[in-house]
Amino acid sequence: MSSNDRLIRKLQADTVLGDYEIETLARLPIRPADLAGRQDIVKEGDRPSKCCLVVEGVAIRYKLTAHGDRQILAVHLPGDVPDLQSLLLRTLDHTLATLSPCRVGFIDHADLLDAITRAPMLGRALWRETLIDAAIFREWMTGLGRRDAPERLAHFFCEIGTRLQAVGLAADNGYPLHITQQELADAMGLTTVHINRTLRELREAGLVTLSDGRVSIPDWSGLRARASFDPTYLHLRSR
Amino acid sequence: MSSNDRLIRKLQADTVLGDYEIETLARLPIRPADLAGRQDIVKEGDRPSKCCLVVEGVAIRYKLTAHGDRQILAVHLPGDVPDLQSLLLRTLDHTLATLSPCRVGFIDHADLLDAITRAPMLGRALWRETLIDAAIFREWMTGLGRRDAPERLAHFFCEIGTRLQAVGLAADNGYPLHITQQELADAMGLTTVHINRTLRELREAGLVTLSDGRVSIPDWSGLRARASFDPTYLHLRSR
DNA sequence: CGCGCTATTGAGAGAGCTCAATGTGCGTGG
DNA sequence: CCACGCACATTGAGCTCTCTCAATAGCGCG
Repeated sequence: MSSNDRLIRKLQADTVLGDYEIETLARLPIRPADLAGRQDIVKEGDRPSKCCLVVEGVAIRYKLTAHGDRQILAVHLPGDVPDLQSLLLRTLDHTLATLSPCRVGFIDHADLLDAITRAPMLGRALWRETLIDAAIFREWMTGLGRRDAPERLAHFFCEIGTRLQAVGLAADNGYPLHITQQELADAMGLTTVHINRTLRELREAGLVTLSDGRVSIPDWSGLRARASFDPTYLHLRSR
Repeated sequence: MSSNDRLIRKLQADTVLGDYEIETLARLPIRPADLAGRQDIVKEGDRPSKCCLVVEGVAIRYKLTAHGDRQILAVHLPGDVPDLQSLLLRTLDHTLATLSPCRVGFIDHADLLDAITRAPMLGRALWRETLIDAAIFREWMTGLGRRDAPERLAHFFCEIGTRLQAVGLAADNGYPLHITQQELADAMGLTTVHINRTLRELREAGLVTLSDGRVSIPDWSGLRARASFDPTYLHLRSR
């Protein structure tokens, strides 16, 4: 699938696009690049002049505290534009990095601004993407503040599965996800050791298994129940 | 200060506005209303047809978990439009409520959409507001996941002070904030009891005092240091 | 074949939680 | 004007979830 098609497909998971907007997107210049895993793309403090579309693979955004602890803020799947906000916010307040090896596409701010000037409804669709991004932050905040480790982790696996399904990249019984327990810990606000034990707990309960870069979900409804997962916050078009 | 002026002033704290955008904002129909404290304005699941501008007072947004715990997601000060996202996201994924008694201004989605159609740069300024909103969420996530209670609380007091200063509502030595320890606990992802003890710790260290609805900061630089506070994420125009 | 990264497990420690009692200020009804 | 109820703040004591420290094991790669 081309970079442009990946973006079109993702936007269509969230919003109804008109022919003109689709056409504009199809013509948008996107420069492809292949990146290794665990590698920073743009760093906190940078002032990028382009956005980065995830075409294949998984990207993350994170912050470091003054004490050197890391908090992973978001996980980005194919079709996402993790740093879309850099279009209007000059300096980056966090770092964007690859998790797995990624194929990405760079889109110049100038081209994107030009596109949304010519197709204002496309601008709204992109604005909407950033609003969904924020909705996901809110859900994560709720988890970080008020959910215990098993629920938080179960919720995470539900969310990623649901988002992958929305772009056609998840099977019914699981999905690929090359994430280490250290990274899971940094995303959940926990430690590796505790992630390990919590993962075991969920596995022994027959809800999820993470191994060899694959999340297996033998019991979706059990997992959803364990997480009290309600996908409304993802603001997907169907479901 | 009128509702429109309050909004203009806030947007100018974040973005340079042109005369035409200011003019458009000044003409925007805003219906004022006075609301009591601790009262929901719009609830999770609602599909509002208007946005709510905070003119005076403090508003919050929160979510409830399946177990009935509350997480406060954001604190909104005069000039903020806490539910601006409802312009593009049909159903609300959280609740908006007053904290203190508030004067608010309701702006119909139709009027706002009309304004940003006529003044696309105003649309970008509003988009930018929602992006800053998201940047604050990211900072809070970092705190919830990776900062201990004293640092998290100190960071909160720094943020609110800085944001109030940006709209000219804070003195050098503190600011008014009618928030209970229960609400602070729900914002910090902690319990009331622990907030109480942490507040005492910060008070005894001579950094902040919260009493009678007022935050007193005898030692700003000490507080900032305790919190490792860096205001970059607020994306304010000056500073 | 040895280093480095990741996963796993045990044991002890601690930050933050729960439960519960007490204090304090304020508004309301008698 | 006083008594009472109620919301909020404060403090103690014990508990638990999660952390820290540390050791072991598996695996890929130079």
